[in-house]
Amino acid sequence: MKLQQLRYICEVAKHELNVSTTAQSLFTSQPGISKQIRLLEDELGIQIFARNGKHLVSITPAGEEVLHVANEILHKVETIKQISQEFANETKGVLSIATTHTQARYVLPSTINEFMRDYPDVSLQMQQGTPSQIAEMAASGNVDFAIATEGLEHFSNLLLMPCYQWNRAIIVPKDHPLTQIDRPLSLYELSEYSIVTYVFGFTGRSRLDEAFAQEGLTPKVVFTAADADVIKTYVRLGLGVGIVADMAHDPETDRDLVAISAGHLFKPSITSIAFRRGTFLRGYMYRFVNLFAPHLSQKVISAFMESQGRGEAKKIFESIEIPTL
Amino acid sequence: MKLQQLRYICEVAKHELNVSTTAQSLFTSQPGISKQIRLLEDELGIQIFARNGKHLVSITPAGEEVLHVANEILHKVETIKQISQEFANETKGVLSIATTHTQARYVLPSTINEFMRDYPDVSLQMQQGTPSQIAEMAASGNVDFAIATEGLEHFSNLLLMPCYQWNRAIIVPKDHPLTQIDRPLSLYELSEYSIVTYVFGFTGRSRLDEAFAQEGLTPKVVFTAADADVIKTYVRLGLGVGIVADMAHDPETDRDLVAISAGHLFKPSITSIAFRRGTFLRGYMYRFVNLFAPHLSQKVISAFMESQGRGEAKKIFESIEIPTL
DNA sequence: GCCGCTTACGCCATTCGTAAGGATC
DNA sequence: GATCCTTACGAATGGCGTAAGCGGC
Repeated sequence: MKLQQLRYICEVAKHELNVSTTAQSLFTSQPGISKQIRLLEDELGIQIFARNGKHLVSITPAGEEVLHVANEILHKVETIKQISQEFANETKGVLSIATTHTQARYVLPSTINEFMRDYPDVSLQMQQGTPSQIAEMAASGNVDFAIATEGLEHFSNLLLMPCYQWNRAIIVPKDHPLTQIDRPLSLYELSEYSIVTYVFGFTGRSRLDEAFAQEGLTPKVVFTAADADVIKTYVRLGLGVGIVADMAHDPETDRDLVAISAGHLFKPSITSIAFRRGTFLRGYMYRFVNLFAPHLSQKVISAFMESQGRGEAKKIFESIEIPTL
Repeated sequence: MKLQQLRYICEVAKHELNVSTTAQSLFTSQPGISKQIRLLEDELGIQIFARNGKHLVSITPAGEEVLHVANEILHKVETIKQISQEFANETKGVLSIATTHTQARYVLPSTINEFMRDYPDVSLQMQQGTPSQIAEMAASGNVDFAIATEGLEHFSNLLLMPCYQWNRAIIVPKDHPLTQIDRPLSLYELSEYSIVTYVFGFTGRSRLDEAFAQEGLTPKVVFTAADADVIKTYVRLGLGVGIVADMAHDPETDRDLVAISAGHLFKPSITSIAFRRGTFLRGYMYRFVNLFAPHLSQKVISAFMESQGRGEAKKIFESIEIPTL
């Protein structure tokens, strides 16, 4: 058994059992992969892939199990490389994170700025996507961290740590009637207006729907977008009242808009950071998380990893207050 | 990085950093190992072993971490082989267990007899040793299971499942004065006699010491042995009163001896079966455990493995009654 | 007829064993 | 001086790429 053979079967499984495209993506020849897979199957005495004639058509039950363990092995091989890099030069390396627009645009800049000052030799790679794309990237090991408010809970091989909680703000143009009201708004009043907010699955959108539903109200959502910049643009056009994460209102650049606190109307949302179970975290990765969420010290993170995110894990976070941004 | 390179560094670490003896044990040449280790170190950019001149003198901190992960990888490679064998032929394979004399001689025969009838193509290999040797063998993956009453708790990478509980019996020759007493014995009465029993660390010996200590008594232990057969031999010689596991009294072969129940004097001991964390158990392995401890069904064992032996694990066994032999 | 896997064959890289060299205890 | 690791070199193995073959869709 060779590591390459394991790599080949895993890659073929990832490429929908198409050996040719797998060969291209690995920059090698198709017969080479075919042969190695055969050799592995012969050595193990089982079929990993079921064949119809000369086509691979499915993964056998035995193959499923072997592939699962093979993926773990390859993951651990990466871990060894990470460990080596850490000891070879603890200030040099790559940090890749996947996140949503909201985090990338409004929350992460200060963290990343400070991080890059501390670690000039770490190359930072940021990917953007939908929460489920982000989660997928972290779960498959394509990125080190996923940061988002929704959609990370459903991946069983992700470890999830709460970072901060935040409330919503209502965004309107300066001359909007809502700016005249001096008391806290009610959901009913809000439901009278056309609303511009996030699309479903983004930046705590579900919390918003929950709140209206609980009051028996149906908000007039006339326009949705995946990010607050787009939402604000349409608020400026007078399309409706914007409801966004409060950190998305920038007093500097948004002077023509007024933000009205909506913390009393909607439950706060919690933004979390996630990483793949069993991953070796480099020193600067701990530092990055710590910069982003000061309560997540290396000690807390290590304790959390030890607990495997099970039972005791929840206790760790119960005893720590999650800061509000 | 190659699997062999990982194998080499792990084996060298196991052989006290002596590359020559490692080469002999692996039936290969010493320069080959040396070179592969160098190549791996060069590829990773770190030293795994610290050298003094040309001698390997210690494992570097980086090496410690790499070795740990490398061992996990090799373990998973074995897992893949096990899985393959299971699917290739579920009735054929090897089952290796390590246990103490008491289990091997008095408890396991019936289990093994039945097992070998069910699985004639499984080669059964039994090792005997002290509890700590047994635990070590299971922890390092040299055997599939360790079965013992003591000494298995201290290995963090062993998963431990209780199998049955048992009491002690007092063994005396037929004409011994104790056979005349018609009521339950007291510890005080027992402490008047010379005692022959297990050496420390064997077959629940600690329970025995505890009981005497709690009453403020000091038993006159004149002779200790690692197994009941030796103990009974010396009881026959009149050296003293034997205290052994009650299953060690065989009415057939021990007709010249009388067993007096001592369940009221000492707390029962629990015999457990242990296996290495993360090991793939073959179908017949589940069956073996089940034959040995009927309450440990495949379902229960799987649930226990899932829980990783943490928190929830204890709940599993709290809800199951452990049978008394 | 095109796509996709397999077989065949030749080249190159890697590994392994033997033998010699040098350092340490 | 004995032990032990390193370097050097030659033989054998094995992986990889190109080209041809063949079975599905």
